[in-house]
Amino acid sequence: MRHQFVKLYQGGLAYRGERIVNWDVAAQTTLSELEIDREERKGQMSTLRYQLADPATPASNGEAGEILIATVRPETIFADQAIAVHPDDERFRHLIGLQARIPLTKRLIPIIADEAVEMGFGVGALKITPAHDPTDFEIGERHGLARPSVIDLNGNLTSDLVPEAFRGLERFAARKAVVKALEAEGALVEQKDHVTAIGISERTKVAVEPIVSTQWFVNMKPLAARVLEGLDAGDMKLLPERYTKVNRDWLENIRDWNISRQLWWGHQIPAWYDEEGKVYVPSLQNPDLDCDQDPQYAHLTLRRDPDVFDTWFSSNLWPFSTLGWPDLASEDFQKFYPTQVLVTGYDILFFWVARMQMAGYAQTDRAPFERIMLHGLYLDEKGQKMSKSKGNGIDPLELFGQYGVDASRFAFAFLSTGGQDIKHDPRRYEQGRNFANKLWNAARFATLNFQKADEAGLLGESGTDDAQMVFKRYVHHALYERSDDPIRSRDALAQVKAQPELLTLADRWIISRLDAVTREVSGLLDALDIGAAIRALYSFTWDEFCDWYIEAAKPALQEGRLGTLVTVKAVLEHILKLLHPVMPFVTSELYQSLGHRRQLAVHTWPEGDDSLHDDEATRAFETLRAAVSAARSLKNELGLSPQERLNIALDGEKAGVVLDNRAVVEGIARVNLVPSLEGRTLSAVEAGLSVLAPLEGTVDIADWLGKQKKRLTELDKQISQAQGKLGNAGFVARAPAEVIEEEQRRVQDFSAQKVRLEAVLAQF
RNA sequence: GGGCGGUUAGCUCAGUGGUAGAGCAUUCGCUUCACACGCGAGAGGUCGUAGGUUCAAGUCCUAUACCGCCCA
Repeated sequence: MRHQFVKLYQGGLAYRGERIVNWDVAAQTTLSELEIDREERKGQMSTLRYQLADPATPASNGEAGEILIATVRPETIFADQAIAVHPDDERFRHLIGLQARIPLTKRLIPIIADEAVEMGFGVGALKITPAHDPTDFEIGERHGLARPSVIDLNGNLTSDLVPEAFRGLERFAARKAVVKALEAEGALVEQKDHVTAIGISERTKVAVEPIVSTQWFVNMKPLAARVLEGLDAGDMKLLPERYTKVNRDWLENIRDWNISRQLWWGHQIPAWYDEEGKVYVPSLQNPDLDCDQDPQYAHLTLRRDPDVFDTWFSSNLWPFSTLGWPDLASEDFQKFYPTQVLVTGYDILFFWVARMQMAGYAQTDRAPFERIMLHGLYLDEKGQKMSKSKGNGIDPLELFGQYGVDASRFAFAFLSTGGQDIKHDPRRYEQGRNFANKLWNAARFATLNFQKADEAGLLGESGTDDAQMVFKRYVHHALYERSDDPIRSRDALAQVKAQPELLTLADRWIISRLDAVTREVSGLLDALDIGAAIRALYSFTWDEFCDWYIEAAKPALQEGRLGTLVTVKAVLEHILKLLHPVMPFVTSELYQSLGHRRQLAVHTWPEGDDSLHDDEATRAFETLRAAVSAARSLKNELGLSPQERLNIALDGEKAGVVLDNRAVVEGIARVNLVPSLEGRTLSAVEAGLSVLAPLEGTVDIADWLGKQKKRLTELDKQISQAQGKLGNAGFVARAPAEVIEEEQRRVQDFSAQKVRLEAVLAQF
């Protein structure tokens, strides 16, 4: 911080000067623009009558010999230095350069013209009080006006300019007293309600008082310009991209930064003053040497500035002060700077991010980071910002206690999308908790099956010539804690995939899906889309791995099939690795329970492997899923309980695939596949497949027929829609070939379904 | 005044120009040998409104209404 300040000061970018600053009368300190909230408050706008020096002057916005001005702060009239009008305002043109008298004290002030005056505001003319308003301060600077103050640091009226009756009055009490006096004198023309945006101290909630004071500032324009160049050059990318404009706009309209604070805590400013008030700051060569210890100043009596730095003046050093700066040759700095990604909420884009950008270039001549990911704010259940004063905060520790840390992390991640704010929703934590539980139970299922296989002697190590020994060891490893894996799960997958005779269709399917999901998740994380990544993992783990794969694997596991044991272990371990960043605790625990001692966090991240791809298995398994769903649906229709077995028959061109894997379908859906059925049948019609069931049990035929007719209408609609597209010359000419083929496929598929459905309905 | 985001199922929200999705809630069935924090089968949206672009729009463009945020 010292180095930063010295470098800025010696480079002419930090300076001490008299400026208008925001004063917090409660905290007794200055505030930066960012520490102030704007609030709309009801107040009064007063129109005041100022007498012109020459009573014969023609009328402008009032009677002859007077000018009316509008103000929301009548108590500051004693510090007035001018009346300002817009140079183009016809009403006042003849008054520019003349003089008017402040009411009550009758002091003369000039009438000036300045573009900053809004012609439409109030009565067109404003009193200019440079010491008590930032805009007035600027106008005063342009016109060389003095800036006497009439309000002290406690917010009370003070100064010889103020009539004795008002001296010492608190600013808001003074306002009332002055208005009363103005009214008595006939200087108050009118007072009407007016809503003004006023500055409120974020911390003390007190109205900020603009005062003129000598403070330390940083000249921001050159620093901001360097960042803008960097943004142009693409040194830093913001995510979401729309914040780039916000970032730029702020930098382009930046004002000098008041960095000195009158607080007891904080880093004291390394500046000293001699008895004449001259400033001494350490040299660039030896920034750590206090000036009052510096032999070259031994002849002087130096006093250190009691003020401290604004807290962000240290925070902005974070990207490099953590890496060895100011030693730019340090190992950490060389290796890690610029950092790859900064993750933070968009609400501190100006406070922190922009200042790190400026400090980065100023101190290291480089951008501090490559990517800036701005996430949304976590809001309460009603969508309001959490704040101490509102008392609507949510204690994360309570949530952790209630749902678990992993469940909470899951909730944050699942809800995060593109920098959108997040509304608190306990249901998302329940979802996370349930998911952790699901994962736990899936792992338990796996371990139980490994144990069963071991007990059945399937994992025995006798016969070292066994070509499958490596797979046996791989599964066996899950049952005992060892320091290293005999084989990594990614290698196990690749090797077992190379021996298709070991695998079932379900195994090949889940391995192929795992590969696709691994790539998808890696890509999403690279793009910093954590929400999409966790959503993909959630649905893969629950809907595909647990609901379909584990169920489909049960028959093979009953048989003690080695390839399936390997697949279960390897896929589960992969899932644990992919989930680990979001749910570190449960995944670590489960990973260790599978025989690993090494921390999951230090494992390599799973990568895609083309050899795991299996489109044929994917398509075939989709057919099995359709068959199972259709069979279950029929059982529901027939009012059968899940454990009652139903005889079903198949129809359609994909029936063969189902028959090849009949154990899976019969096991999951609890049905018996029979070659054909006697008598009338119900059917569930799917793409390429119909599942037929005998008409028995408690089925409501009318209800079923109604549904099927609706389905038939739906099929007709789909067919005619697709045919309509194919009959459209524009579509055929311009749509991509895949899309056209897809429509053709749909026509065929729906037509085939229609034929099969009609055949079944013909029985009734 | 300027800028940004949002508006999709009852609720909270995803959605990449090509057949609208999730969790919860809801209806029906199930203690099926990992899990009732569970399993299965359902029901439920003309994607704020009005135009436009396109073979094709929840998605792109314009306007507009409402909600919210930032800056002045």
